[in-house]
Amino acid sequence: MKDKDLQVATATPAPRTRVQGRRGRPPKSAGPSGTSELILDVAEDLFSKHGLHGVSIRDVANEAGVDTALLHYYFGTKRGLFDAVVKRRSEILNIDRMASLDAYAREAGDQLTTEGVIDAFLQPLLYWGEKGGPGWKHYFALISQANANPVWGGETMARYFDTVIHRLIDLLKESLPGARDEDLYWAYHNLSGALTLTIGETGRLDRLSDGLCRSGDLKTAYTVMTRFAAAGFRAVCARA
Amino acid sequence: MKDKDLQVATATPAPRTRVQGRRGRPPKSAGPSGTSELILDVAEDLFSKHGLHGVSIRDVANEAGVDTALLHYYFGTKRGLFDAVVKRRSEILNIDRMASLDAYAREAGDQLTTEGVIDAFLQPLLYWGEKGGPGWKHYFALISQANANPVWGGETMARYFDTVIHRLIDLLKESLPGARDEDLYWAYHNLSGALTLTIGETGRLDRLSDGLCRSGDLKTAYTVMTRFAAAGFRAVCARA
DNA sequence: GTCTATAAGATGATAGAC
DNA sequence: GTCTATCATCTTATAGAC
Repeated sequence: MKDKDLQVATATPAPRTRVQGRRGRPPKSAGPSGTSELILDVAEDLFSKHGLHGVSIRDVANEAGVDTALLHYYFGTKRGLFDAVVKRRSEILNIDRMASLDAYAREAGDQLTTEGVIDAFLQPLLYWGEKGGPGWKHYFALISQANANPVWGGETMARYFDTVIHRLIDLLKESLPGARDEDLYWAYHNLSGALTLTIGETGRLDRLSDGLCRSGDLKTAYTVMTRFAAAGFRAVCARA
Repeated sequence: MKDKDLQVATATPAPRTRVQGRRGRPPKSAGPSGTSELILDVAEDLFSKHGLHGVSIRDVANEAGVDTALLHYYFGTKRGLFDAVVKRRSEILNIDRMASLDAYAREAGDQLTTEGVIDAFLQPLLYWGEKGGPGWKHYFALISQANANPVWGGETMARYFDTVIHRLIDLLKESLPGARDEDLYWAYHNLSGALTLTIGETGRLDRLSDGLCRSGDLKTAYTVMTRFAAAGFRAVCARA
C-alpha cells in the first residue's frame, strides 16, 4: 500500500433513521469519540480500498498518526481490527433494517406489496449511503467486497446479515402467494447481487455509460433496483 | 497465506463453444501445455481465493513446485503474473460472447426478444462454468472479486469487457423499443450485479437457504437470472 | 493510553551458476 | 529454462518505559 489517495475519514454525525432512534454508546454528539474510533475510521477507509491483505497495520497507524503498538493495544491483531471495522456499523444497520421491515409490515397489514417490502428493506441502506458521510461509504464498499470473497465472505455475511434477510424473504413470500421457497431464494440471489454492486459505488457504471449514469446517484440506483427486482421476483415466482 | 485448502488446478481440455471454434496457441491437446501454464493455473487458484495481496509469489512457486525466480523469469513482477492470469481467459470469453450475440442477432433478425438477447449473452458463461473445469471456476471467482474492487476493479473490467457489454446493450435496446439509454444502463447494472454474484459461487446462497439452493447449480442460476433480468429490464425501460 | 525499541520472520526481486 | 543464493526491505507482534 503505497498509494496516497486517502483523505481522512471524518466521523458520522450519528443521525437517526426514519424508523426509530438508536442507543448503544453514550451519544458523544459528533467527531471520532476517541482514538480507537479514529483508528477504526482510517482502517475502514484503507481496508475498503485495498482489502485485508493490501493494508498493513503500519499503513493504518501512519495515516491515523499513532504508533502500531496502539492498534495492538486496542484490537489485538490485525484481523481483530478488521473484524471490529465490519462489526461496528453492521450492528446499526441490522437494527435499522429490521425496524424498517417491521414498520412496513405493521403499516401495510395484509396489503403487502413486493415493491413495498423491497423498498422497506433498502431504505436504511439508501439513508446511510446518502447521509452517513464517507465512513459509511467506506463501510459499504468493504461489505461489497467481503460478499464477493469465496473463502471467508460467505461466512462473514451469514453471521452478520442472515437474520434480517430471512425476515425479508418471509415478507416477500407473503406478498407473492404461492411462491416456492427455491424461487424466492434464487430471486433474492439476483437482488443481492445488484445490491452488492450498488453499495460498492465502484464507478464502473460511470465509465460504461460514458457519464450518463453515476454510481454515486444512490437515489436513482435504489429506485431502479426496487422496480427491477419487484418485476424479477414476480416473473420468477409466478411459474405455476 | 497459510491455508492449505488447495487442490492443484488441473488444466482445461480446451473445448469449443457451441458458437465457433478458436485458435491462438498451437492446440497441444490437453494438460498444462508447459510450466508457465501450470504457474498460471496455480496462481489463478490462489488469487481467486485470497486476492492479489493475499498471495505471495512464494506461495505460488511452492504450490507449483518451482522456484520463485522462475515466476519472475516468465512474468516479470507479481502484478505481471496477476495480469497474465486475468488476460488469459478473458480473451477467450470475449470472442465467445461476441460470437454468441452476433449469432443470435443474425438468427433472430427483427424478432429479437429481451430473453433471447440475455440468454445469448449468458450462454458462454454457463458453458465454461459447467464444462471448463476448476480453472475456469477459479477465473470466474477472480473476476467476481475484481468487479467489486473500487480501486483497480473498475478500470480492469472496463478494459476487458466494455466492448461486448456495449454490444449487449445495443441489442437489448432493439428488443425494447423506446427505451431510454439511462434506463438501459441502470437495468444492466442490476443484471451485472446478479451475474457477478453468480459466477463467484461463494456458497452464500447455500447457507442462506439451508441447502435448498446451491451456488454451484449454474443451470438453475442462469435460467432464473434470464427470467428475472428480462422482467426487470421491461419494468425499468417501460416508463413512458 | 501512548510511545520506543526490537525481535523474528516473510516478502519481492535480482545475479549468476548450470 | 530452471535452480541456488542472497539482499534489502517490510511485516506482525511484543516487552517495557513513561
